[in-house]
Amino acid sequence: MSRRTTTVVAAVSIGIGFYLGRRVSKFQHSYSTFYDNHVSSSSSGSFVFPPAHAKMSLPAVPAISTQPENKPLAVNRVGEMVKYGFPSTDSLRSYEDFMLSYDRRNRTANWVLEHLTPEKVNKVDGVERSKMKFTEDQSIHSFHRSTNKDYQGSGYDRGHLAAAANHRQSENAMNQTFILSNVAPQVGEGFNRDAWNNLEKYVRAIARKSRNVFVCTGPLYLPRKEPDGKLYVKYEVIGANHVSVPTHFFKVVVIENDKGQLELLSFVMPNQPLPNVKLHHYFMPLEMIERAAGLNFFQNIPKNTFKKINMIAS
DNA sequence: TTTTCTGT
Repeated sequence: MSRRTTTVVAAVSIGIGFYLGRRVSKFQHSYSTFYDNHVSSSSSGSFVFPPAHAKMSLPAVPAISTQPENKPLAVNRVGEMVKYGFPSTDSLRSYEDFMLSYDRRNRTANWVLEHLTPEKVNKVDGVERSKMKFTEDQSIHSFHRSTNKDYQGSGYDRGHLAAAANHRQSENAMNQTFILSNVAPQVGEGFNRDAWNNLEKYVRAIARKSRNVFVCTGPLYLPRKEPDGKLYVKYEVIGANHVSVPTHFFKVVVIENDKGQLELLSFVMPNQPLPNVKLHHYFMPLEMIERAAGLNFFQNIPKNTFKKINMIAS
């Protein structure tokens, strides 16, 4: 490499570093902005969450058995997974070891829900990721389904929502995480293969030392302020089926610890290359995620029963 | 280790 090339590479690297640092601080800014009940600040370009001034009143949640279109879900894990409530009830799909709500317009999930135990995240001989292939979800109408071709050459990874390594107890369970309904376009380097992967590994580490862990994961499409001062939701779509590229992803984790107490962790990460910072930088109050996503998580748990909320275990 | 893509 010539000296000139080296200089250019160094300059670009510094530029990227500065850019990333700025992106994170902007994200943090939108967090505090929201806290102060100001939807938008003077800084244009920040992603914002919906305002918190609307008074919160929870609608009555019908018991699952009274849902009109509810049929007995012939999957043994479903009862366990929905013990604390569905985030929403549209286009539900249940698989051997996770369930999801599908978003036909965006060609990806609204959310996926997993129940983890120490056994489920332990390695089992013969269950290997390398044998698995991403497949279309045949249960979704082809108009609303994403395909491998949509992702090909897009520059985005096929990022699992329910992670493959969370479902190691059978080949079928892991295989089902490769169904494209459980996948969303994620930035590869710096996100899916790095910061987001670190979050998934952290959740598995918690699962290994807890009685039960419930994880809900999904995409967000957050508005940001454009130069005209108005808020717009802007996101890329990829492939012939226009699969939406989320601006952010959330992960909500309910932990039943070894003493049987409940703890809550809730994260939001921007779908961008992220610097190597501690996970607690991505804590987001649950209510902000609920408003932005149009979901309500774990409604059967009164919020005051959590022993810890967004505290990283030491 | 786990997350993937691209080019062979």
